[in-house]
Formats: sequence, C-alpha cells, structure tokens
Amino acid sequence: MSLPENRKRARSDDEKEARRRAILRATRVMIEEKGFESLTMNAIAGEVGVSKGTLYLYARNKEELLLAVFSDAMEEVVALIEQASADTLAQRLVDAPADVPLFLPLLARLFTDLEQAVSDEVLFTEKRRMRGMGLRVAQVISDRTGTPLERTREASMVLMLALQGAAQFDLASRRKPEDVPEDLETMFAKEGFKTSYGMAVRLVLNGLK
Amino acid sequence: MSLPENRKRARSDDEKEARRRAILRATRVMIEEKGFESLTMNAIAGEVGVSKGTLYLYARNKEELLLAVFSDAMEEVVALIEQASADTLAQRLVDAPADVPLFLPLLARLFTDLEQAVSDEVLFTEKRRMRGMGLRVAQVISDRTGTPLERTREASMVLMLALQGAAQFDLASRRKPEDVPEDLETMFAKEGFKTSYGMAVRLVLNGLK
DNA sequence: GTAGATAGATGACTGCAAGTCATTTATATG
DNA sequence: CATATAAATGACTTGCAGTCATCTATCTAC
Repeated sequence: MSLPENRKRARSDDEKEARRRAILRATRVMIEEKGFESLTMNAIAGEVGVSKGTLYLYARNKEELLLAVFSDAMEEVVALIEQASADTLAQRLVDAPADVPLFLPLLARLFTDLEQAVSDEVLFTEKRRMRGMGLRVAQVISDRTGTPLERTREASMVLMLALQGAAQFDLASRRKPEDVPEDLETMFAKEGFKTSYGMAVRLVLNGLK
Repeated sequence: MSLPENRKRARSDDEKEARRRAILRATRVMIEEKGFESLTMNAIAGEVGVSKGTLYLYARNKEELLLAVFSDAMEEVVALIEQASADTLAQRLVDAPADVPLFLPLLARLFTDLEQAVSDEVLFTEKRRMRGMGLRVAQVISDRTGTPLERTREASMVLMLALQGAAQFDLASRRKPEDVPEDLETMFAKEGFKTSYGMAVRLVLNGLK
C-alpha cells in the first residue's frame, strides 16, 4: 500500500507505478466491499491514504480509473482461459469470467459508462488491448479444437457479444431485493450468468465442428 | 404538448395521463437531439413547459422517467415484430430493434443505470412487462415457424441475451471520435448492430429446425 | 357569483460528488 | 546547505438531482 522506503512522494517511474497499483487495488477493494453506488473519489483517496487531487495525477477522471481496473481484470480472465486444455476449454470459457471478481460488473459498464467518459487517446489504447485479448482467446480456441484461426476469430467475437449480454443479466440478478414476488423468482435467479453464457459457449463451440 | 382546454393543471386522470405522455415525448425528443450527456431534469422541464418539481409528480426520479421511455420503445419493437410473416421473420427480428429510435441506447443502459435506481415496486412491474414481451416474441416465432411454444421460449431468451450484447456494441460504435486510427476502423464500424445481431438471429432460428 | 377547500405547480434551496488549481513541501541535485 | 523540481494537497468551483414550503388554479357548495 505504501511506497518503497516509506517515501511520501513517487518520483521515479517505479514509484509511480507502485502508487498507481495501490490506487487500482484500493479501488477494486472498495467496489468489492461496497459496490459502485458509494464509490466516490474522496473515498478511494481515503482508502489509499492520499488526497483526492493525487488520484487525478494517475487518471484523468473517475471512469479512466475504472477502465484501468477493468483492463487488469480482463487480462486475468484471458490468462485463465489460456490455461485451458482441450477437455476443459468449454468449462473454462464459462468459469473464467465468473471467477475474476469485478470483471462482469465492469464489463457491463464498459460501453455505457467507462468508454463514454474517456479521452480518445485512452479509448484507442483500450480498444487495441481488447482486440489483442480477443485474438488470444481465438488462438486458444484454435489450438485446443484444431480449428483454423480464421474461423475461431469469428467465434471469439460472437462469444464476446454473448458475454456482454450475459454480464448485463448477471448485474440484474445482483440487484435482488428483499422479497421478490413468487412469480418473478426466476427473473432474479442467481447463476443466471453461467446458465445463459454456458448455452452460448456450447452453441458456438458446436458450430466449429 | 399542452393539456386539453388549455388547462394549466392536470386534475383528472385523463389530464394527468396527457401530461405524463407530454413529459415522455419531450424526454424522447431531447435524447434524440442531444443524447444522454446533456439530459438534465431542468432541461426536460423546460422542453415540456413545466417546472422541475412537476416532473417529480410523474416519476420518482430521473431513471424511472427513462425506464418509462424504454418501456414504450420496447412495446413498439414487439409490435413491429408481431407484424412479421413467416418469410420476413428473421429480417424483422433484426430490423425492429434498430428501427425504433432510442430502443438500443436505452436497452444498453437498462440494467446498469435504469433498474439500479428504481424502487422495487417499479422494478417488479417492469420485469413483468419484459417477461410479457418476451412471451409475445416467443409466440410470434412459434406461429411463424410452426415450432412448439415450449422451444421458442428458450429461443426468445437467447435472443434477448444477444440483443443486450449487441446493444452495447451499437453504443460503442456511436461514440465514434473524429479521427479513428486506421487499424481501429473496424472496431467503430457502423452497422455493427445488424451484422452481429443478425448472426445471432440466424443461429437461433436455424437451431429451431 | 363568491368563499373555502383541495391538490397541482413552482423554483429557491440543499446536498453531494466530480474535478480544478494555487499553494505547500518532500526530494533530488550540485 | 541552498535551490530547483514536481508531487501532493484540500479548499473551492461547478453542476445536477432531488426536496418542500409556498403559491394558486380549479373544483365544489351555497
């Protein structure tokens, strides 16, 4: 959480990177503990142990901060998928997004909130990173199923589409109120994500055969 | 825009409904003209010709207002789909969501923004309405393809999932900045919605055969 | 027509959070 | 140690959502 050698200011690039990571970690922790509603820049600053102004030395605005958190989460998801064997591919594709905390809720907000508020420059960087990750997933699917990369690229895109949709529904199921009327139980069902996205994964992988 | 008989106050239920519709219409117009960024309750009030406080007599908060606009749009979409014949079903399923203004952008924000901020009561009403519409679509697909309703219900659900995802990507393509770097052109391509959602529709309808 | 009652409409006000920037001061350098 | 630098600060500005005491259009009873 603190800088090396108890520095109070980050001067070197290494120190700056350390502080940046501390900010990202604190943000992540806060979202996990209290969700997005109460997430204020002041609160994040308090958690890191710096002032609000300092946050703006590391991100141009709140959304850019969240986008950075998302990028890390996405990297983790892809790394998990890359560990899949031919046998476990389908399962991993479904489990990985659900297992990385915050990935789904942030993905759900990616286009509506995060990308809307971010500078063109940051947006482009992000898009390139996303494309890169999509390609890595296509590569994994190609390797494990013996399908030419050309075809798995499209599969990877369709999966991303379905994943986006499933992330939205996952969000809806987390909004679960105290007493849901009986007739609406299924609409708030947990595990909605794995069920719905699992269907999509199976559909797509079958389509490759 | 004004009440019947130049009334300045809506006393009867009819008058109240007229005012409510005027508010929804103004909201819709404003979003179409200027998007969501500059959409403030003050601005909406100005457009309708009432004060801000009045808006809160017709919706408990901003999101509830937007949810009402979404509901209307969704109704329009389903109505369009119901006009489809057996031959035009696939095309209609893709065209309808794209043809109703605001439907896609609002759908993209449905779970992240609108449903988050709304009272349980309103949320439940909305969920029931959504379920009803899903059922109507399932009914249409069943009628036009001669597939038992039991199976088209699942198809309708999968389509909703894909539609959610496609709405997100559609949003991303609208954020198009001035000069997109050449290597990113495809990521901001227009018509992304019809292409991607069209794939999903074909996939699902084929699966019914 | 008038008086009083009802409730729709108003907009100044409050609260809150994002984002700014003049000022302060930790740290590096000679 | 003196000086330069740039990292950190937090009081301040801005902007919007939402509230509520007050006002007044409209209805009702006579």
